Amino acid sequence: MQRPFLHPALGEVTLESVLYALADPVRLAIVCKLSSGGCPMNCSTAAPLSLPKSTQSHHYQVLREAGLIRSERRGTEVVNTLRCAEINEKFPGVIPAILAASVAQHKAYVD
Amino acid sequence: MQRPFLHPALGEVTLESVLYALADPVRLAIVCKLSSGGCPMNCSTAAPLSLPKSTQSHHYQVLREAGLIRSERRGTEVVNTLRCAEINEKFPGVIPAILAASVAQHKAYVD
DNA sequence: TCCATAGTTCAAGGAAATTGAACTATTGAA
DNA sequence: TTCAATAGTTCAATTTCCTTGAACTATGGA
Repeated sequence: MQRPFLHPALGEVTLESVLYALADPVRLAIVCKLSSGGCPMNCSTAAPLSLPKSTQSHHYQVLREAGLIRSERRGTEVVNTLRCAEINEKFPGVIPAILAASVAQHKAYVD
Repeated sequence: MQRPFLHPALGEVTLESVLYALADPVRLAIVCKLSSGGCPMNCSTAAPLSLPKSTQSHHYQVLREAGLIRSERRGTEVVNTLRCAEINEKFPGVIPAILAASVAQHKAYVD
C-alpha cells in the first residue's frame, strides 16, 4: 500500500493557496479540464500532453494541498475530482468566475 | 527624470498573471487596502508595515506588470490606483469575488 | 511470473523571492 | 542655492522554489 493522499479540511483551505494553485497555466488547465469533463479523471488524462510525469505529479500535489481536488487510488491509476462545490461555499463565486474567465481567454485566443 | 512606469494594455493582461499577482498574501493585502480605501494611495501607505522597501517595490512591480494597478509619480511619492474596472470587463466577476473572499477570510479569522 | 501501466520520490540544476546597502529624485527649509 | 528628509528604485547575494531525468512502487493482465 502506498501512502494515502492527504486532503485539507475545508477550514484549512486558504484563499491564497487556492489562487496560488490556479495561477499556474498547467494547473489551471487541469482544473478546467476536470470541470468541463464532468466526471472524475485520472492524472494523465487531465494533464496537458507531453508534460513529464514527475512534473504532473507535483502539480497534482499542489492542487490537492490547496484543497482544489480530491484524489483516490483506483487500481494503477489515481482518480481526481474537483472540490469546487465545497470551495464555493467558503469563497463564493471565486472558482466559477475564474473558470469562466479561463474559457473566455482561450476563446479570445482562437478568434 | 526617472524611467516611467510601464502598464500593460488590457489586451495583454492574462488571467494567469492576475491570479499569480493576487496569490501572494502581501500583494492581496495591498489590493484589498487600495480597494477599501477608495482613493489613490502611495506605496508605503498601502503596503503592510515593517516590510522592507525593496520588497515593497518588487511587489508593486508585479502588481503593475500584471495589470492590477496603475502607478504615477507625484512629487517624491508614487500614487497607485486599482485597474479593477478594466479587468472586470475582461474577466467579469473575478476580482470582486476574490476581494469579497479575502474580506470574509479575515473576518472569519477574527471571529 | 513477467511485463506494462500509472504515479511517486529523489536529487540536481536553473529560475525566482527576499532583503540590506547604495543610489536617485523631489520637496521644503534655512 | 545648498542641505536634509522623504519616498522609492536598483543591485547583488542568499535562500527558496520549480522542473525534470532517473530510479522506484504498486496494481492488473497475459
